[in-house]
Amino acid sequence: MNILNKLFGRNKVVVRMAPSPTGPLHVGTARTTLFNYLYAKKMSGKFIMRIEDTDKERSTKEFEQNILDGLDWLGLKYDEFYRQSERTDVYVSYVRKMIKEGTAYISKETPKEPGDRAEVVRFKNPNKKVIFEDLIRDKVEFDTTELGDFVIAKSPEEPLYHLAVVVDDHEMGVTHVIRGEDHISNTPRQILIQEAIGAKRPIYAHLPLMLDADRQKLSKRKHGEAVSVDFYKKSGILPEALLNFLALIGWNPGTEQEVFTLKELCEVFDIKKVQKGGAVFNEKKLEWFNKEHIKLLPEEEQFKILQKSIEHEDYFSRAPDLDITKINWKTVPVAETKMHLEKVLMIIDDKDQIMKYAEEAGKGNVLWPLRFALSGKEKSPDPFSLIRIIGIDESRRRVENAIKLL
RNA sequence: GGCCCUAUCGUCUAUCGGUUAGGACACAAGCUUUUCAAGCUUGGAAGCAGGGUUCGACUCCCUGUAGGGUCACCA
Repeated sequence: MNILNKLFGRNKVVVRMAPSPTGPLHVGTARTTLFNYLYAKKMSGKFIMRIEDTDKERSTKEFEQNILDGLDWLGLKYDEFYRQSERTDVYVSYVRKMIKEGTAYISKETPKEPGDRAEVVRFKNPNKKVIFEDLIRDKVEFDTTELGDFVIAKSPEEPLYHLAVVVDDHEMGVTHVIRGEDHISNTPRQILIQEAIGAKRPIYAHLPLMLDADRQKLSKRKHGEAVSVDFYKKSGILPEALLNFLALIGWNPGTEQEVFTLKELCEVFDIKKVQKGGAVFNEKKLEWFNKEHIKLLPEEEQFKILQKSIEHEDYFSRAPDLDITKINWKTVPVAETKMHLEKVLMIIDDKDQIMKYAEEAGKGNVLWPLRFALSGKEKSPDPFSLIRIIGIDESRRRVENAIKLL
């Protein structure tokens, strides 16, 4: 029975992500997309991308592209793609049908704001209790009476969010709606519309929200750039690190493993383990995930990242943190350190020779002052990476300078 | 304010009635003759409050409190 259903695709999980292109890709949108993606992969289901651009005033092609590019950068691939602005005919037919059947009606209005219509399409609210099962929160109950006859279309040709969502989810065979908790109060409305058009109710899962340090919803208004995926991309965060971080905020596998690749996440993901309460977005932890993921990269890739980050923060233009003469070499006299640097200066363009010399003279005695002479920092990348990044000439100049100071 | 959701270290979390309440990030201290923005060791740090239920509650129930979300002719 179950196998038959699977064979005919009737039991197949279908999820969807429905971003609205009214701004650049938000980290919250990225996280919701990730959870949908993980659930689809885990269940061998289908993942639909649907651009919700019914609001012509606020939606732009640029934002749509930004969202799609960001998701592509993260490696979150979808199986099907739709754009609501291209599906108006479908919605119109449903609105007409609803009006005809009496589940919706054209209502005369007194416009309250500029742009308001004198006539809109309202849903005929049956005023009942709606109880739905949520994968994350169990039973949720609403009395829809207080919703009134809400507006579902500005006119039969201009559908609004709730109508479009329900029609699309129905027509596209969406089985699971995984979205942010901010949509939880939209759910009863949408269930009412489903019942009016005879659509099957999908299974809901409302994800906890990501909060800022003040425990407020992460908003663009308050945090600007820092809520966009682009911001982290520009800051040198690896896509896999962002994904890993986003997955582990509000969810965990129940084991003590924290570092995961996307592929690994797909395997261990369990929506039942998603947290109920909102969680604070912790940049420090993101940076830690980034470090962990950098370690997983081939050496050459790691070097490129190092190089980029050093150039990015203008590392060498800042004053040295420490004076080389202030280093306490404990057992190594200054004169000896000076001698090591002078020796290294002659072979500075030959890593193997420096290594050979360092091994003879004691790695720490040679490499530590060399690294310090090059960076001027108490903590820095290793000397060979530094030489590669700043070049032989600049390295020579820095070592000469250090010798002079000693 | 109405409705809805939530409640373990500063933060992310484990625990599914019996634990010295575990881990990670961050922080502090220490170690390291050392390719150190690293690593290692150690440390401080938590069950919102009050009632039940129970031999026994962080865990189940109720109330309170706190926080959040949402209340468009946006999505």
